[in-house]
Parts: sequence; structure tokens; C-alpha cells
Amino acid sequence: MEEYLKQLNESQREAVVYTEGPSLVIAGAGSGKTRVLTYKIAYLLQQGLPPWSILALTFTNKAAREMKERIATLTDEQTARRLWMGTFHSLFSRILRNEAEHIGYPSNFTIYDATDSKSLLRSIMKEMQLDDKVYRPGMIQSRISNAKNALVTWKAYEQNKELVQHDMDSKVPLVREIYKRYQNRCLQAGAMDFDDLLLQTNILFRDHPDVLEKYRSFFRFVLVDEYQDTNFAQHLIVQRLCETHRRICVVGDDAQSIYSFRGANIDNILQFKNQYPGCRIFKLERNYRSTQNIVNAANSLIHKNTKQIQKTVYSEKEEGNKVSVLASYSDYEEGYAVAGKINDMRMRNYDYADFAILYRTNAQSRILEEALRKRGIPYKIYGGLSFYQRKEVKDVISYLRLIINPHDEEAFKRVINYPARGIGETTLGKLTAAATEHNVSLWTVLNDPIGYALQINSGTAKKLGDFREMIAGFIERNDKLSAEEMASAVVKESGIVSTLFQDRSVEGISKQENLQELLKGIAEFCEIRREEGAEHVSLADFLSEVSLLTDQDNDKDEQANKVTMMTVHAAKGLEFKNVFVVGLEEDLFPSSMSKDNPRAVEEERRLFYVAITRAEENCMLTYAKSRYRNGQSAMCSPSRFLRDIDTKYLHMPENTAATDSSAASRERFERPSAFASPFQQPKAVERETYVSPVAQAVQRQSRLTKVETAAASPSSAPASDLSGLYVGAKVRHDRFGEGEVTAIEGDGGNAKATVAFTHFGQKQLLLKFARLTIVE
DNA sequence: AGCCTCGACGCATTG
DNA sequence: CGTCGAGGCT
Repeated sequence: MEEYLKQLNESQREAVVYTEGPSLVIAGAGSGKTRVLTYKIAYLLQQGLPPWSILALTFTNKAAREMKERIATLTDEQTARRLWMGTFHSLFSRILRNEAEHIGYPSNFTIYDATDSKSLLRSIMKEMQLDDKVYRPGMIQSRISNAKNALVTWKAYEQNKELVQHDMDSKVPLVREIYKRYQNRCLQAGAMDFDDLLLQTNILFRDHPDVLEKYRSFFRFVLVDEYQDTNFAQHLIVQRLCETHRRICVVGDDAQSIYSFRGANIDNILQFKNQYPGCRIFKLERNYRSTQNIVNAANSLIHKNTKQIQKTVYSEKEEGNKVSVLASYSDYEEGYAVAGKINDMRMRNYDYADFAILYRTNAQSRILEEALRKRGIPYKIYGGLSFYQRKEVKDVISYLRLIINPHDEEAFKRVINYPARGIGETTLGKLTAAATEHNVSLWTVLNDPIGYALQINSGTAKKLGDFREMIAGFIERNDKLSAEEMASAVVKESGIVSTLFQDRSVEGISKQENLQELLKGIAEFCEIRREEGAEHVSLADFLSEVSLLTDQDNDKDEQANKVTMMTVHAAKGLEFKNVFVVGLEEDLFPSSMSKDNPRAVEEERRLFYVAITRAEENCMLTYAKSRYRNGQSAMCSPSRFLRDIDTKYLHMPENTAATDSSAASRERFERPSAFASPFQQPKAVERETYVSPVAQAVQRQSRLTKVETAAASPSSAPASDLSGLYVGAKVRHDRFGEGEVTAIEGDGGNAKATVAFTHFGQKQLLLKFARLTIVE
């Protein structure tokens, strides 16, 4: 340990060895925060604390995993594994499962993701016959989420005059009723959403002092990473756990607080020293990551904010290059500029993996992607649809969820007719109605259709019975089988495999691959658990983890040599030699949502600070003078944040419009092309000529796909007498009248004919359906 | 029952 | 310009 301590600088070491009382570690960007946390934990272990008595809360699974790995190298794997280290959500869901009986939930409760809860809200609003244009699901969802993060239960909501009044004013007076029903239905289904995990933990601790006391004495030291990003619910959990022993250490950087939209409250960190009188404050101010110019530029930016803990981040690395600003005429040119710059810099001994392109919104990735592809630059995009959100994956997971908790309403609705088994909307409607009426789950109704007086014919009853049998059979076998055996039984016996494998289209193949990937993932999970000494790895074990995973947690080709593209939010905690921050324009960065709210602008500024401080050697900021938004190009002006940076750390080869609006400088951004007449929109022309080859390629590909689908699909439809159909034949259609066949593709059930109708133009018709008669 | 087209709406950011 | 949901068509 003495050896380890030597590897720390003075302030780091002080933060590590102080363990007597509460402490706050203000960790500037790149100041070795993770190092302090890991060494501190190692130090605590060495002082004799058993690993399971240390609670270390992080913000992402990834952070937890990396820290565990580092601690494992400092101590040993066994020890590292026994630490209570993970995200708030994953650790407290574990505790909630243990203590579920106290709060009226089953210990095998399902965790609804955002999609599940939105879908539940939709059905509730439908039942209440509310207009989803007035009651927008997303808006309702965020209202409920905010309430929960502030620990306002539905009962408290109902009684809160302010909230109710606010809903009246916004013309959505029934939010409280929706909230109530939503919570009721979740309980009915044995489900918690993400916010519940924190809310219910608080309820548990509030109402069961004995339980709280148990965990208080169990966790003898509590550490929290990224404390600036905690919301009220998280803050209170931590406070409850530490109130008596006050052995707590929180680490964070107020300058990097960027999650207020999900309830994070920067005051938690700003007020920490008042919450815990006598608390020691350690400041880590030496930045080991970036060159002086980058650090200084970032400092000059963040000093424009009013609310912050005073600190002076400095770098003792070389001065380095100045932060450069690049202006482009359009968003698409911006992409090209970035791609070009990457290629240039690659000549100077950089790998692709040394670059990151950071943007404010995911929507910006597309155009950049196109530019990189055109230049043959390999890239990897983080974010977007996560693996577990894909339909084919979620369908399988829904089966698994149903096996663990058959009352899970959202899972039930997803799979009752997948693969298609003739249980349609009408039947589901009857089930739901009965369930709502008797205040029971869909599964309960399904188990006693007669008792609940379901008005269905015998055919439907049989189908429902078969489905029930299947699920019940799975449930029965689940005791004996492992997660992977169960999963493979499910995909086979439910008919998912046979359904999916009939589809030979490109999309179909990719779905099959995803399914294989999922099964492989489950097998790996079992494998790891067994290596850790588990005898039986159950489906429940797997599910309780998977719902809290995100796509960031399974990056496969991490070591592949590719440019990284992600949002600034996603980049927090990472570092790259060279960083491009793109789209530095008003209404984009800072976002248009924040412009009227000074607090929000400050948060955007912190976000920009995070972006800049990801860079080790070179940081390049770009903006475009026009950008496609909502389908049309709009002019934009450079971000105010560019002016916040002290110009002595900036390099502006373009003598940019950010500071100079003279005609001479403006001219430079004007397109110098032959098209550029003041009367036309040069960009549009350019766009068209440029985009079309790509568009053509895409079209070509999708055409191919379609043909392939048609040709390769096995046919089950009986061959009709349309076998006599030929190109050039004259045909008649009930609705479109007469026409001439110009093409036929595919055969059997998927055969398609293109017919040029005399009055209706060209149509593609699926022969299976279109009742064509040959005229001659 | 499933596919496709049309129209509305929105651009945050995440566990 | 996307995507996503609703509704229409076969």
C-alpha cells in the first residue's frame, strides 16, 4: 500500500487517507478522480474493512466495472467482487428484491424500461379516453418521473396543490389520475420503473427503520462517484445511510454537472459541506490529461458561470496546440472538414482510434457518418437504439420476463400474439377489460376465463388455453433449468425460431443474428457466474441484470481502430487524443430549449466544458453557417460559447465569423463554386449532386433486397391460374380497371406484378391478394 | 393478419 | 428530414 500511495500526488493522497469523517473531493477534469476512488477503496480494505461493508455508487455500469477491475489489480479478484459497487439503480434493485415483502412488491419484480412505461401510460390514457395530443405520453411520463425523483408519490401528488394547479394551468388536470392508475397497474404487474427503484428504496427506508438500521450498520463506508449528478432521491438514500456513522466520501466536479434534465441537482454537491458539518474538502486541481492550452481554454469558458466551487485546474504538460475553431458553410461541409482533418492528422502518426467526434444531439451523427464513409474512415457510433431495445431481442426477453413474473403486463401484451397465434386485438381488449374491472393482472384472467366471464368463442378459448399452457410449462421447468437452457427452450418452443428463420431478407438475417447474439450473451452470463462459483444460474439472475444494462456496457470491438462518434453526454469520463466538438451554433449548442433560462445555459456551458476537457492533445471546435433542421436548411450563428473562451488559447485560421463579421470574412464562407449566383441556393444544388450517388446506392440496395425477399421466401399460397400471367398481358383489376403487365417478380405467395393501369398509373400488386383477371 | 402509406411531430442528453 | 403511430388495403 505504501507503494501505491507514492503513486499519488499530495492532494490525491490526502483525499485517500482521510477516512474518519465525511469528505468531499472536488475533482477537476482529468485530475485522477477514478484513481483516488480506487486507491481509497483499496486503502479502506487494507485498513481492515471487509469488502462487503463498502458501498460504492457510480453512475454507469461501465464505471463500476472498470473500477472493480482496477481494484482487483490492487488487491485480488475475490475481494473486488465482494464490494457493493455499482449504479444506484442496480444496487438498490438488489436491496429491494431482498426486502420486497416490506413494501408489498414481489421479490421477482420486473423492471419496466422507458418504453414499457410509456406503453403502459398509453393504454391507461386510452382507457380513460384521453386525447393523446393533449396528454402527450412523453410529457406525462416526464411529469411522473420528475415527481418520483422528487419523492412525490401519487398520493402526495394528489394532495399537492401546487402540482395540481400547475396541471390545471397546462390543461392536463388528469395527470394525477393517470399517475395513480399507472402506479396501481405497475404494482398489479409486479413491476417497477427506473424511478421506482429509487423512490421505493426511500419508502422502504422511511417506513422501516429496522431495515434502514440493518443497512446502516452493514455499509460501514459509503462512496459516491459523480455526486454532482445525483437527484434528490439518490441524495436522500445516501444521507439516510450515512446519517449516523457519517463515514462518507463523495467525489464529483460541479463544473461537470450535466444531468439536471433527469432531476440531478447541482446543489447536492454545492451544499454538501452544509449537510455534513465538519466535512473535509479536498480539491484535485492538477489535470493529467490535457495540454495547457486545452485546460486554460476550458477554464476560461467555465469561469463565465456564476454558480461554482472555486478551483484552479492547471496542467503541467506541454503548452500544446491552441484550440482551433473551424467554420464551414453548411453542416455537410462541416462533416467534410472534419473527415479531411482526420485524414491529414493521420499522416502525423495518429490512429483512427485517437479521434472522437462529439455532438450535442444524436441527430447530428448521420451527416458526419456520411462524410466519414465517403472518405473511407472507419468509425463507431455510440448511442442510438440499444441492443436490448430491438424488437426481436425485446420479444424474447419479454417471454423470459413472463416466466419469472407472469403478471408482467407489458411483457404479456408483447408476446401473447407473437409469434402470431390468432389472438388479436379484440380478444386482448376483452382480457384487459376484465382485468381492469376486477383489478387483477392479465395473467390472472387468463387462468380463469370462465370465472371472469370472458365472452369468447371456443376457438379463441382454445388458443388462449394453449398459450397459458405453454407459459405455465415454462414456469414449471424454470426451477430446474439454467438461464441459457430456458432461453433456448423458449425460442424453440414458442415458435420464434421458426418464424424468424423463414425470413431471408437482409433485415431478417440481422434479426436472426441478434437473436443468436442474445442467446450467446445469456450463455456467457451463465459462464461467468459459474466461474464465480454459482451453482445454479437462473433466469431471474440474468433478468435482474439485463434490465439495467445499456448498450454502452457491451462494446464489442472496443480495441478496433475506429473513430469514435458520440454525444457529449456519452463522452463524459472518457478521453481521446484528438477531439472534434461539432455544431457549435446558437440553438444547437446551447440547445434552443435552454436559451431563456440562465440556469440551463450554464448547464450547457458545463456540457461544453466536458466536451473540451475530453481532449488530450488537440481540440477542434467547428460550426456551420447553415444546417438542415426539420427538413429545411436554416441559417445559424456561431455559439455564444465560442466567445466565452479566451482568444489567447484559440487558433482561428479562418479568422472566423465568430468574432469578425466583416464582409471580407463572410465572403470566405460563401461557396466559391460556379453555381454560386446570389439568386439560387447553391447548397441545394451541391447537395443534390453530392447526395444522389449515395441515395442511388441505397435505393439500389433496397430494390435488391425486395427482389431477394420475394424470390427466396418459401411459398405456401396455392398457385393460382395467374401462372399464365406474362409481361405484356392485359389485365383487369376491380378498382384500378384495365392495365398492362410491365413486370413480374417473385413467385408463389409473394409474386408481385407491376401493372401500368390506363387511368391509375403504375402499381405494384401482390398476386396473392389482387384479384386480377387476364383480359387477353 | 400483416404490410404499406400517410400524416403528425419533434431535436436533447440516460439508468 | 427522421421516426413512429394510426389507419387503410388486400
